Amino acid sequence: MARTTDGAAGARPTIRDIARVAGVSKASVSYALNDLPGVSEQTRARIRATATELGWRPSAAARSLSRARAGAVGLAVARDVRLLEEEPYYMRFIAGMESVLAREGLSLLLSVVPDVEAAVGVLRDWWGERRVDGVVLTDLRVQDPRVALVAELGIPCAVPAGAGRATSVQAERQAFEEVVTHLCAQGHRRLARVAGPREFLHTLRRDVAWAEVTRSALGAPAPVVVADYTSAGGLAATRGLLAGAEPPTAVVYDNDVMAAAVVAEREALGVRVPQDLAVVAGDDSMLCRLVSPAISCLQRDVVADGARSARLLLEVLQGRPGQAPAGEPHRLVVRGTTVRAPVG
Amino acid sequence: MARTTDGAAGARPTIRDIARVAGVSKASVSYALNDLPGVSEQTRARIRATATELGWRPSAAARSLSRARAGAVGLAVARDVRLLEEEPYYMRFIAGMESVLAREGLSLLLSVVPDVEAAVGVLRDWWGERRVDGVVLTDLRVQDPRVALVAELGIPCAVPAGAGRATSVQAERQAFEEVVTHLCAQGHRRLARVAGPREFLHTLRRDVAWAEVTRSALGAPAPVVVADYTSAGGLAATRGLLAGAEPPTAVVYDNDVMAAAVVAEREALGVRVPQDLAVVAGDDSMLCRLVSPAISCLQRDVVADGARSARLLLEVLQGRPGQAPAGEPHRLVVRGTTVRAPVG
DNA sequence: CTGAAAGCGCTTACAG
DNA sequence: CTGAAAGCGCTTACAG
Repeated sequence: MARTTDGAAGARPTIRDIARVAGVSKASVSYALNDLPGVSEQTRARIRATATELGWRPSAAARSLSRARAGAVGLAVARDVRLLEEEPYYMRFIAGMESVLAREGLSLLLSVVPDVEAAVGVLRDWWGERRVDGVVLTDLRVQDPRVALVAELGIPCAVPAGAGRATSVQAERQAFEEVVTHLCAQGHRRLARVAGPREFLHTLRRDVAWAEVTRSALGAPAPVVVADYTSAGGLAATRGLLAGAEPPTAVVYDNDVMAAAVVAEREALGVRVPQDLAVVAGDDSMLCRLVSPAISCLQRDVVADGARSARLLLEVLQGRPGQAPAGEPHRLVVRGTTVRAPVG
Repeated sequence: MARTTDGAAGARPTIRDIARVAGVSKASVSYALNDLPGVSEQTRARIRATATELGWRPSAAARSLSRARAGAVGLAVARDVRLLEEEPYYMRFIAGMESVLAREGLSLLLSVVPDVEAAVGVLRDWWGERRVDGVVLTDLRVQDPRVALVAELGIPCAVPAGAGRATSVQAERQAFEEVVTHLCAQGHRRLARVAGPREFLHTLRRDVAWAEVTRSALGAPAPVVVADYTSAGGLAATRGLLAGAEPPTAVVYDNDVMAAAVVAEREALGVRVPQDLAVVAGDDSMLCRLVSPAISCLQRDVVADGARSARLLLEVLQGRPGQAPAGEPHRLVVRGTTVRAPVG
């Protein structure tokens, strides 16, 4: 069917070639191929057929230049590589984004840099050269310079509800309620939380939610100690808690890595899990399932979060400054670290 | 300093604006800003200053159109999302790529799709619309349709030595030699390997290397069973091995997930680790460090692999069809699953 | 060393 | 419904 002799030369066909072969003007080709009015159905069909026959594909550069749109969005991940190793989160988030972007013919630019300052540089470059039409921001920090930059330059931007752990206080509250209810039902009264760094906005949101939920359930806010998401940090924080006057019988960790480290090192810490210490992780992952006992955790659909973020950005790009949809709540998955009898 | 009144209007400055302000032609601006001969040092300095003052940045689209280069490279990851969760590999690889690409002003397009067929579609789109100048291919399959496509369309492409586990036989041999020597020194004579799917090229390379190394060390090639990289698959394969007439005393797994699952489920499998069964993982990760005992493994610098791949692609783009550099060999890290006495 | 001009491959008013 | 023309923001021979 296709006349391969044309393409074989290596030269890409342009709308000019299509116009010549179909015997119409370039403008008509453009209208026809973009489904715009201005060409008869008959002509449109002939042009389409010719385009297919020649193997034509629009030039992203030409289209971008004349439409003044990049046809791409960016995701600048700001996180130390060493922490990334422990975060299988992003690839799934990206897979979710892609499922939405692909339908719109948008590409995804990805940048992985160690810190927020570097991310600001990346955003500046991307936007300055108009390589992207908008960006998705995750893992927001307190006083995040990316937020300031995006506002200053007017970069279309989506900060998803569920992405980068930036859920709303409401969602955090709901999640903690599930956790605390479950722990209290197991007879626990002395709870504690090992939090992530306070530089993250979501840590602060969780602080609020945790205080509210534990005060309401136990009469007073349960203690919180800050750690850094690493296994070493999680262990140190836990040691501190256990050395206190009234050591907790149940600890909730802001991520999976810290929780898994504690379960793995329970002997060194001098506790039995779950008999002496119940453990809950803020994320789910292989880690939670592989250590023994397996770790009870808050679970959510990261792929769906990515898709939702992309959709949100699309709405912003179309001028509808979309409300961040609430996002599905985290679900508590009960495993061996919070109940005596084996579960599941 | 900068006259913000210009930029505040929102209109991006172009070389036309610079030419007007600096009192020269557009061509001179282009020469000056691209460090090409054809302008006096004095003029060049003035033009540079003007560009900075106006906050000019080149338009990626315009540059791409006139230079006929996209200014971007692509990485199309072909892997099921569920497996991705278990693979913290890619983000680090990407961080490595970026460190090289950023210096050249190249962007990275990322696509995460479930299988090779979808990846072929992505590559076709990227190349058809000239969104990328070249691509990096990882996780090569046997008869990989991406390889065929890349050859057919002439897409510049780099398949890194160490990336996506696509190391050369030589590197695999060296790695297995380290492992087998270590295990033999511990008194093991009955070894086995739980391999990844045979659809991956690197699995076949490992098959060759494994057979050679074990034959040389033990007189006959040690057995291999194929699994699918998942914890369930790894467990099933191990159960099969242990039920055999001469069960192995040491098993080498092609990835970390399978090894970790076996260590985590050692009681259910009815073995003590390392007394009854020594375990070695083909990848390192948090998983290997968190289970107990910690898993001996082959370790390598994934970030460096990513950087090397990007460098290789750059050479291909510059017409020097660069040899894939050998890549650093894997290092054996000895932990608790292969020695009785606690290590490190 | 410098400038006027054509071109990259599209889109989009504007006349017919 | 259709076509000639200008424009998007750069690059690059080609004359001066």
